[in-house]
Amino acid sequence: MVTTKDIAAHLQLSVSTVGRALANDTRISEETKARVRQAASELGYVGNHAARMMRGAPSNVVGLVIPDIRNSFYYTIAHELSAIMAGEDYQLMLAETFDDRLIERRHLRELSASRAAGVVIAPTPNPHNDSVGMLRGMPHVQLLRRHASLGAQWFGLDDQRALQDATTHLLDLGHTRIAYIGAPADLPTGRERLEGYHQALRDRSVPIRSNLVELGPPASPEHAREAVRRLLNRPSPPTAVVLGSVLHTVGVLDGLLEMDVDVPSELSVVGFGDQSGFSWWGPGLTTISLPIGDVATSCGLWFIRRLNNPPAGNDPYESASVGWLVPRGSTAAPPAVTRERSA
Amino acid sequence: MVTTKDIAAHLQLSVSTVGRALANDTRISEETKARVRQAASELGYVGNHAARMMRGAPSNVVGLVIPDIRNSFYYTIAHELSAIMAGEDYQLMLAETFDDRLIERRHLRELSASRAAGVVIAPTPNPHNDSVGMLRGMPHVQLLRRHASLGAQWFGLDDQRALQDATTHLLDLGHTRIAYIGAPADLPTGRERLEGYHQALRDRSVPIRSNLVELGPPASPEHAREAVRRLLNRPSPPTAVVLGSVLHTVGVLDGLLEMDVDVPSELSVVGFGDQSGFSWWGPGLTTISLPIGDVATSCGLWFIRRLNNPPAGNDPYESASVGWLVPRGSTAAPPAVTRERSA
DNA sequence: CTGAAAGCGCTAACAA
DNA sequence: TTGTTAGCGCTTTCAG
Repeated sequence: MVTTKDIAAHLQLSVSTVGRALANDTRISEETKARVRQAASELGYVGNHAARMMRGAPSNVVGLVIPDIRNSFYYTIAHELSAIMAGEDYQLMLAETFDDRLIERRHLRELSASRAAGVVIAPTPNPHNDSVGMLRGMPHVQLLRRHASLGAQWFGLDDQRALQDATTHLLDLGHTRIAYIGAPADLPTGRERLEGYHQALRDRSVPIRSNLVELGPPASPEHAREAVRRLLNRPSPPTAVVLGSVLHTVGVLDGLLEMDVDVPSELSVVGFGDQSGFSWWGPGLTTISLPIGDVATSCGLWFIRRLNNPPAGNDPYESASVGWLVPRGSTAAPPAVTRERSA
Repeated sequence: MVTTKDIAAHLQLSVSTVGRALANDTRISEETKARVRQAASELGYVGNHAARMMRGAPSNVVGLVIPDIRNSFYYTIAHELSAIMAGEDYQLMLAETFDDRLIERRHLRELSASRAAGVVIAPTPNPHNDSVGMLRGMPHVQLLRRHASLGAQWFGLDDQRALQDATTHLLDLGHTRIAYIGAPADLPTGRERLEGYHQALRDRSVPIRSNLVELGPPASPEHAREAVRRLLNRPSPPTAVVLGSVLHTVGVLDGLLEMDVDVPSELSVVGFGDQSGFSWWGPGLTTISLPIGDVATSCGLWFIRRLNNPPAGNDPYESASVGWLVPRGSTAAPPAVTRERSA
């Protein structure tokens, strides 16, 4: 690897002159600058980040710590952040946790060891204590998911409201036996969404039946596929189901197709999030569309600004974006029989 | 930030002893090691990568340079690589190019400056000369797309065969007016796929009509949506269309739904790649399923091994994985009228 | 078993 | 306008 020293030797100059020329220092003559630049490009010189960092130069690496990049939420986020970062000369380090706190810790160690400028994180359900400690040492912001222990800077969704709106839509259509498939309550977002579902039912004085609630790992479409099967095999099955995670939505859609369930006449469905393909499914999936791209963009811009001029304090900042219902064909009034029974 | 010096001061030891203790050097007494480790953990010491690299330690960063992470091909790749890398203590640096060679060059500069251990790249149509130069200085492997100038290490698909099989499937059903929507031939994969389409037609002595071919940017579903509209508005429209890129497939599916085309009775469709949602579309999309995950895994494993024990030479290595046709409902024999006309 | 010192590539303070 | 020198945090001789 060619260094400033090599260029200096090549040009019979001192390393400092070369360094200054490359940094475009005013004290260096235009002529020397030209010669240095020429030599640098000829020899294929590329500055050494590690060395610069040792001199106190700020890192330009931002870590993105997420559960799984294959989830449409997260690849959308990765894309938006990557675009913003690139524009500001930051690099994105991708770190998938698969919701394993030990993997999460390993990634944070790595980021800490490379003195990353900052970290954008969608934390695992229960981050390790070490992780909390390391994040204290790095500027960071939470995305979608949040944990009180990880600080008060967060960009995400109004999860409660999303599920509340979804459930209310079904109530408005006359459903009362509404099932919920989503993430468990140990996940902050899982708790919020479940609460939204409950709140909507309470608001209409519809009894909450715990046997209509199926919770499972948010990264597992399989769980949702089995869950919907179980629900429909119950003695008194639900007339509608509302979903609380993208991958669960995918699983349910696959499951319903497999079981040949007629939607919406046999069952109404409201999905979570909107991604390519949801509109193609059966009669079109009614779903809560969520502005993930916008959340990521706001988060990225806010974070960059913070990195570029670090604030004195560490003021809390929270932003919850709201989704909206996209009505398509998968929801309708419940079948008459059931309506009578529940009446 | 706490350094080995801090630990040394804290423990009244020399930096070298601390360094050795942390490196688990045999010459250090177990007792001292314990004390050092204790102090390190108490003070929250995290080793400094930059400093280590200056001492010649190898980087553990691998760059992943791809057009757009939102493409299912690329997020699948990112996921597989990330999983493999994490297991081997490498970190993945995500770099999106949007098929812009200047952005690509910037990313490679960055990776070069941070002395990345290696680069996995799906190059832009026409990489900059600087990019070629920088890649020469870093271990690298090409993924999916390939460019002779970037070396002879490549993992990808048998693109020609994929399109040949897709087209042949339609020919077998009796179609002769088969349109193709795909990427332009300046993209290596685009050329291969177009060639596969041509080859299939030639094999059956079906004339190649250039007005049934619509080429456009592979990252643009919009292009494909418009392209299929144009094709169907032709005086003698095609009876079938075969796609040459995932995003074009998405665009065409949206377009056909919008135009309310009856598939397969009015038009047969063969997609490219298989992703969540393709099976939901209309009668189910017949498509060429491609083992992207496997390609990425092989590539990752091969590359890691190469990074861990660098080979003397730079032997060429190429691997082309083959896809397979997944027949679903979107393909059938052409309507009788057209069959007569073309006979 | 432990310490002192040098040096990786770069920048910045200090000289000239 | 250019050169000399020191030092960032760490590992690694070379000495004790």
